[in-house]
Amino acid sequence: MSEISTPADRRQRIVDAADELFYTRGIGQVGMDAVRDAAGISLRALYTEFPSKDDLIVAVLGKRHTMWTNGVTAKVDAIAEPRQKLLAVYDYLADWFGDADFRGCGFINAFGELGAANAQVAETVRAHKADFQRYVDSLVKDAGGPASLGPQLAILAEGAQTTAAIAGTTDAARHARAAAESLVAAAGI
Amino acid sequence: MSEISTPADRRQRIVDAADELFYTRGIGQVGMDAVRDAAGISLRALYTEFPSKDDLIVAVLGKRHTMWTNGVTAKVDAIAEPRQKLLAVYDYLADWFGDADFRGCGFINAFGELGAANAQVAETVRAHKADFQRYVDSLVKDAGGPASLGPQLAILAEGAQTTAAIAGTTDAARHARAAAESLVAAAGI
DNA sequence: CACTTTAGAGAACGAACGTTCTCACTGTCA
DNA sequence: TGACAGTGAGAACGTTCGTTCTCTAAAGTG
Repeated sequence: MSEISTPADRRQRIVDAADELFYTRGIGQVGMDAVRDAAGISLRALYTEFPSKDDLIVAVLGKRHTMWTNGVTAKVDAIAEPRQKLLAVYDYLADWFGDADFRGCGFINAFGELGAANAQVAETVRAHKADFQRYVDSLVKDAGGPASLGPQLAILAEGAQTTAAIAGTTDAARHARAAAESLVAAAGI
Repeated sequence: MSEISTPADRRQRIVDAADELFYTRGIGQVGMDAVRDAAGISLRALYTEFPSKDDLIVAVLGKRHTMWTNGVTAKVDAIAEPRQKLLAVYDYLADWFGDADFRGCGFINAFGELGAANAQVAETVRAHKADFQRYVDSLVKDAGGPASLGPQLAILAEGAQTTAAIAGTTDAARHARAAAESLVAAAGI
């Protein structure tokens, strides 16, 4: 019954703490000291797990990718009808936008802040968005929709995220869903 | 025929130089020294025009707002038919995405980087997006479309900007335009 | 010509930050 | 027990950055 955490636990705790700080304040506004304090570890342990802040940033984006993927997938999987699965994506967004600390897409934020200065961040963000695009494309295909529909639905999701973040309201999820319904209907599925 | 610039010229030169640096590198990655060098002035003159970096940031966003507004308006005004005016917005985006140094919407980038830390930046970004939304709403109204169409078209424009920036291609403008055509058609205008 | 004002060039300052180092302490194993 | 590896706490280091200050020379003014 030791209270000493395993290395994996510790790593996770660091990533969780850094994620919250990076997301709510912006990456550049968070020093490694703040991450240390929030994770409740020593600076030495922090640098043992992540040799540089860049490594930590990439790990945080990796966690965000997993959470996003799991969240969207869960919402979509709960629906049976292929056409409704497409719209479930926007229901996930609506839930998310309602979070008290919602501040937009962490990937878009990271890209805007560091994309030009940090190639690894830029590539991680690109990979995340490409993955989501492939996922939407697969849902469209399953629903029997045309390939052109996938990018349109993904653009709606992206736009909803930035709009909701900046406006500070959840309306964008509703509007994006309504638009998606029109596009799906227009595609004849 | 003095070569000495007027105060207004100097101010503009500073804003132009800072805008390019902020946009291409990210605001936090640009020091006041770099702005001084790029503008070809003294640090004293820089701080005389803008007492703090925050003031300069807000001025840069103001310039971006003017350029965006002028660019969109010019593209829309060149079209006569109200329904086609709605789609001209995406043609403007297509032109812009083709710029060699395109790196997404400067407002979205600034919001992601500084929105949580700098209330003035957050408010400036919000005002810019709200202004664009009102503009789109007015175009929709002129075209006889339903009020619900405005937010949908704006979300497409937002999504196209982030998608184009991250993917590094101009495809998003085409996809957003196609989606907009569907939505306009579905609205019966 | 003196005297004041202004402005350029850049050194300097103080804070913040990423990263490393020191030191004391704890547990381990011979 | 005693040498030793590992770790926490945080001081320290080197750099960057926003901002201010100094010094100097030029320009305006009586």
